[in-house]
Amino acid sequence: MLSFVEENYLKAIYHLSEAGKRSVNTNSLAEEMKTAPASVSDMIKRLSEKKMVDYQKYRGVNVSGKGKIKALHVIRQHRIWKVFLVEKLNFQWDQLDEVAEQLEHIKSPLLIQRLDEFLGFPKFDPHGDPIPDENGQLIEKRKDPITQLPVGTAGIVVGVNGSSASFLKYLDKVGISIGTRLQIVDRMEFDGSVDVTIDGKKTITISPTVAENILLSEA
Amino acid sequence: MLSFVEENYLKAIYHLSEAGKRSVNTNSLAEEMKTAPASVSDMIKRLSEKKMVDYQKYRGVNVSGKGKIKALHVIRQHRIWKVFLVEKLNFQWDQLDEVAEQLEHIKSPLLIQRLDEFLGFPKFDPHGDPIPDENGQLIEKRKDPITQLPVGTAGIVVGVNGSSASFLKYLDKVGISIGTRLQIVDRMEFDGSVDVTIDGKKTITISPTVAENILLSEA
DNA sequence: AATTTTTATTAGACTAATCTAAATACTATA
DNA sequence: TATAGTATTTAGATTAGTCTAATAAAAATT
Repeated sequence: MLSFVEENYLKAIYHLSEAGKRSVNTNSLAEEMKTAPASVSDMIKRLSEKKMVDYQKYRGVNVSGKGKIKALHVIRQHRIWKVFLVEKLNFQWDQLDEVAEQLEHIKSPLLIQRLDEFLGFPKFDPHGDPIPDENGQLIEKRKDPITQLPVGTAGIVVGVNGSSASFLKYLDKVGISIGTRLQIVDRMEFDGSVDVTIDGKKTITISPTVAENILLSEA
Repeated sequence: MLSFVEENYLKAIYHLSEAGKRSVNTNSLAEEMKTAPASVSDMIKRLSEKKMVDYQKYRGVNVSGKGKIKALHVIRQHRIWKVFLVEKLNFQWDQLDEVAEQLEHIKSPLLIQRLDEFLGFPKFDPHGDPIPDENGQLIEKRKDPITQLPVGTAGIVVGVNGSSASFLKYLDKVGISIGTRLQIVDRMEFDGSVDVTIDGKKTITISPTVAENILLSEA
């Protein structure tokens, strides 16, 4: 049985390694966990003894097979709770993570199974990130930033890059959220600004920075 | 900010003192917390420094004003989560406590406020225990065990004493739960067994022990 | 009232998770 | 390739929460 803290380290290692592809160095993990590099070394040693990570001194760390499953398990719970918070309790995007980071550590397979069922077995969380299944399988969905799609393309907003509170608030204000249908109607040559029609109703202009951070699925 | 463990001690002290009426001795608290008496002494000292309990060496301990509010806060969250688990996720009575004891410690006023609203501001949990309001106010409801009510009385099941898994399972099996309407139709002189009609449909005989542990409200 | 029994507290040690400061290994550059 | 610089690990200390064993206080019993 892992502690909350160990689960959080595992999740951070998994994320920073881009789903286990590369190995993570101590300093970036320390920054992510808001802790001292020395603490990271200590913790990695413990996780290594528990066979949750692959680790060689001075060589960085990565999740092991067991560790990856555990990490995906926590991520699954995190994302399912987010769906609940948004769909049932009307949480705003910027209020989600603080609470979901507590709820994700509740240990009860029955709870998460029933919650999943109650929510209709969602496949994506409110930020458009896919929800791993009970076995840790991830169904990746193609997602492209608006900047990389040609004029004329229509799609559903399935996610955003980054999650700064101010960005999420901006999206809320202009009426863009997960599930919103957008059509790219024009792109200015000079700066890359894009005109998009929101749900077929109003058309607004978004900056290239915003366009880069809104992900559309090819629907 | 109190830790999970501190919150659990506070809750236990509150319960054992019968809502702050008498003071609690170290051994019973140790038993309740499944820990050594020495650990209890240590913890009480800490809680006392934080002004959450009133404590004099060798004289027992009790919740302070601050501590009582904190305890009721945790109890409120516990009971609201139980309502959620039963009403939305179809949990059985005997699966409730393990999960609710984790969920009760989630720190988010917004979460519990929204959850309360989502559930329609319930006043009682699935065991019939009253839910304190945000200020820690408890609306106590008269509850009498079946053994203490005369033949002919009808009422709603609003609670049960004790919560052994086997007892709760028995109740489930015979079709008794919170909200069930019972009428006392007969009481055997020789052993105190009671015949009760369940929701006006079938009549069953229950043992005096069972009768003593089912609480009816005078509805 | 003195003594025994019970109950409660302290003393000292242990683990998990953290820290700062010091030491060590790796990397890059001259 | 020697050295300067950066990244990482170890050493040693700290805090929360726990334990066992020893001590002290209170309660009960003779």
